[in-house]
Amino acid sequence: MNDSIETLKEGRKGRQRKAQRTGCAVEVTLSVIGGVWKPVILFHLLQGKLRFNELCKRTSSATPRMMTLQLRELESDGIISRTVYAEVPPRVEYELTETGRSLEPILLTMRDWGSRYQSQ
Amino acid sequence: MNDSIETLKEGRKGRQRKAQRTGCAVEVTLSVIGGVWKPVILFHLLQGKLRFNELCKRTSSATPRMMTLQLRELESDGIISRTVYAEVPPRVEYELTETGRSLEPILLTMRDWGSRYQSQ
DNA sequence: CTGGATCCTTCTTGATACTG
DNA sequence: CAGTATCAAGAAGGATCCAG
Repeated sequence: MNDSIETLKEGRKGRQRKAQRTGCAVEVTLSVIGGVWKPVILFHLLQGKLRFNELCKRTSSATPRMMTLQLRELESDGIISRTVYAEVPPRVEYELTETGRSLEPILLTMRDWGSRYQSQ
Repeated sequence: MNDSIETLKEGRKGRQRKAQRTGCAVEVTLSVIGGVWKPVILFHLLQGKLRFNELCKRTSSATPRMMTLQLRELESDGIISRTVYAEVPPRVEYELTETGRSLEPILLTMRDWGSRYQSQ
């Protein structure tokens, strides 16, 4: 009927695909923030820019490897920006872009729903 | 720092865990609707009850196996209800529960964001 | 500190065939 | 129709070591 899930799955790593001849825009959103890590990362970035290690700690102690992979994808989707400071020791800060901040309603709604669900 | 992602991951199949001593309720939500299939399934169910095969077709031609797995998890989380009609041929209908319908804001916001993102 | 590169194990998913 | 069972392939994730 459509190939949007294929697009979606490839989107989780094989980026750059457009297709989406589906009518279900939900799948588009999932292709960008889908997965278990990204929404959490983005949620923490709502508070402001954060450094790499800080993000690792806040995201349930994600391993550097996973964090790097997720951040790269988010960056290539234009959701976050990456700023490298030429210092010693190195410092890299991640920040939401304009597009990234537009996800705020989704993330906040998810947080609120989670709170309510948790307390039954 | 916390084990919420562990909880979250187990939540994707090993259900029944509470823990969540994190402050990030987003992870709670993700433990329920996380993954690539569930939000799409739920989105389609917003329109009303649907039969098994109908759901398969609408969710990017998901295989029966995947659909069964996802539906079972959603059911055990109290998000959807499953009604079996004693007929020939068999008919099973899935429907959002009260809790499930409370996800509507999230799903609609995701759809809207996807539309906007798609058109840049 | 911020990752890149590998290796290796586990989980997830698809394909296929079969049943009530 | 609405699943279930099984097998095999592939992807995802953890651990570890190394580098600018």
